[in-house]
Amino acid sequence: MEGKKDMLTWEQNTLLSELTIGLEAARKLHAQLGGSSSSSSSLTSFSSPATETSKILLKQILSSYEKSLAIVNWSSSPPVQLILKEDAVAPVTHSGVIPESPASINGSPRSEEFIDGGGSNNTHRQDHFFNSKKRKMLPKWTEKVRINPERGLEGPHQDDVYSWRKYGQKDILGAKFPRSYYRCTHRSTQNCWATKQVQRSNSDPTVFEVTYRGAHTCRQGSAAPPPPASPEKQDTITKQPIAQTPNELLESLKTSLTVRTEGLDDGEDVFSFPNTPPFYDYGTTNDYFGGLMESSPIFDAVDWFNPTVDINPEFPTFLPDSIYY
DNA sequence: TCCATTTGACCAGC
DNA sequence: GCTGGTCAAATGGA
Repeated sequence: MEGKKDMLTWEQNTLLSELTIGLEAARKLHAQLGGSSSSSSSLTSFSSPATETSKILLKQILSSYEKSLAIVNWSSSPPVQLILKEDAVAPVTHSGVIPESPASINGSPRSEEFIDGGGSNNTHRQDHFFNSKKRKMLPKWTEKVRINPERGLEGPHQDDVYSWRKYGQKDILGAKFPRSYYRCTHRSTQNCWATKQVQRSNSDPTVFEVTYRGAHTCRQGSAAPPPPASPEKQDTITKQPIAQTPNELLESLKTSLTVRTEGLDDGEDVFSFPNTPPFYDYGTTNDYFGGLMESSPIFDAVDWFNPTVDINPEFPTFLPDSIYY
């Protein structure tokens, strides 16, 4: 552990330290607020006092910190032992800590990925790599998102500011609803291999389990240049490495990780990562959902997760629920 | 024309 | 052989 940490750059060490400090502080604050660690409680109770808002925001802060740490850990070569500890203060709603950490696959999976590419932009070679079981070694976490007819999407959803493209849908054994598969729109242009799966819960059709796999290496969000009108025409440009090294990812994280906690009580101060400013326009989709919920209880709300829907920079209407690795 | 979605087929792991 | 995950051709919308 120490040895590994010594091999990190100063920036990585500093970032890890800062993230850890922030995480611990948030956890302590969460504990002082008497934060609940039960995901079900957060799903089923929606009281609205300011303290509840604070708890909710804190949960979101915690989950964001932990995911950021997970990303840093994953992008580190060699990876750092994740600092998250389930027994450290109040656990949020995790069920584990990245069991599929790439720590077991010769350090950086991505280094192997791109070495394997041999400098070629051949998608099939990369596909070949990622078709292997090593693809499963990418960091994975799951978020539960609840759709409330009145309040819209609830649950951590900050990752979905990214552009996703649906590439498959499949009926899963024992699941009432099909699972949808999404990959990053910029896979071909920016070698971003992040994917996500959306599975509607059997027990509660208003709950969706969104499983993310792999960290985004593409440039999206505020710091990102506008996507090319035609990816094909951008081939020569996108061959340049774009935030693919751990350092670049760390740099990106450093610029994006800003937490404002003052004024939590009034509920107006927004916690956000500037890199992930927009959120879905739940106001619009609420109506859509509400109407469908009343008319058809079995509408395919998975499509509702299509990130191509309008986004709204306003405060998100969702509430953090659970993230588990 | 470009891009996203759909959907049947294919492949790897178990 | 079954299942989950992905590919890629077909299709449709902007």
